[in-house]
Amino acid sequence: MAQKGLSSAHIMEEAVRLVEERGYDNFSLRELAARLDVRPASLYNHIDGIGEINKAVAMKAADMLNRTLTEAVGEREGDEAFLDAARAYRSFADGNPEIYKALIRMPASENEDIRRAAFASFEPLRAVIKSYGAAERDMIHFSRALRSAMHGFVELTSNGFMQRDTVSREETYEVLIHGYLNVLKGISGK
Amino acid sequence: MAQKGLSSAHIMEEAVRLVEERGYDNFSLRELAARLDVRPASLYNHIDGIGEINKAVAMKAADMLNRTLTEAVGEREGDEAFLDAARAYRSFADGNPEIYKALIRMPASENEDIRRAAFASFEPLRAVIKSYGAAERDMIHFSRALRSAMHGFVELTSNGFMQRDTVSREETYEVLIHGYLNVLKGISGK
DNA sequence: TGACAGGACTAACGGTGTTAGTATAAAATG
DNA sequence: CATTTTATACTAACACCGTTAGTCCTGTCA
Repeated sequence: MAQKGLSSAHIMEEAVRLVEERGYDNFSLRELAARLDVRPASLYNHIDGIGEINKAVAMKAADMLNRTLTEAVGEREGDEAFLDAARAYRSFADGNPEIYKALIRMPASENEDIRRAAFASFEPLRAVIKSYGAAERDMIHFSRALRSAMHGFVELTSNGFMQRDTVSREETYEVLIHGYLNVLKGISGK
Repeated sequence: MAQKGLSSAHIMEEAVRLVEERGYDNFSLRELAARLDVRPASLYNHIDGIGEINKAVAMKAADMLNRTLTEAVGEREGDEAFLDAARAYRSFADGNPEIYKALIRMPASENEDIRRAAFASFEPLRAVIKSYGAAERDMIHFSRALRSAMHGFVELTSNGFMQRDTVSREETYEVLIHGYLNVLKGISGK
């Protein structure tokens, strides 16, 4: 029994599925191995350890986010492109909460690949922002602030915060992104 | 050996210290027990399990955040109170990252105590916002958006994101909170 | 055909939270 | 004061976790 067609790519693929299914915090190498019909130790012939899997899932998340934003923007520019991309960001994070978590939790601090991928994942939205023509410094501040707000909103709501008031969270998100759109128009001289 | 003066409160106290010291993700009951000079199993005479500890740490975090914001605001109202509170929020999260993490990670979804405590922790800043006199609905949206942005900024930066551009993150945070202040003035008719 | 290398295996280590059962000291009751 | 009860510590064990060392089989290549 010395061949099962196992490969690093195949492992990562199944890992992504397992993370989303069982949750980022409940993911285990043992369960992953079981799914691949293999003993846990056998995984180590193809990967270095669980850290490599976490990184791969995070990279996959960045790629998925990038595609989501790209598709939301399409060939467009302007307000509707901006708003749709912002909605798509939230929709992606809400629809794939565990994969999204994998991206956020992965400490980019010590990992240039992740840093680059995370930066790149936001690029489609950044392009829309750029097209408004604000000064670069303002654009960077704005883009960081927007990303903060969107991520913060997504994480707080998904963790059950912001539900004490009866006011709809969907409405808050709309107000939030329209607010940012106004600011964007402001810093680019309308 | 049937008495060591152990108590639930004492356990939680040491747990808070241990979480901040070793990190939220590296915290373990066994190490906590060792610190208290007790066998792990003995903890179960005073607590239900690690979940109760996580909750207690989160509650403590909410309380600390509340005190921090209260102190930052003081008896004041207006722009400086707003800005200082927003700065204090970030400073608290940056200075106590693991305790802060405990608050955010604790799923408020299934825990009314946490939901209330988290809501209350933000109250000092909410009071400052209220004093600007905007309509309640607008105020709620604004307060949620601000909280999202502050939390998102803190978490993203602490995880090593937003460091691809050379633009200072401190400056971004200042731009961010001044931006929100402008919006706040806008919705309250200056 | 024989050697080699890759990829699977078993067994084990030290870590985690948790439970069951036991002993003992303190507190409560007669 | 003596006895019973209760509280709190203990040991031992279970089931999980990631990971490593050592082994064996099998497909490939000289």
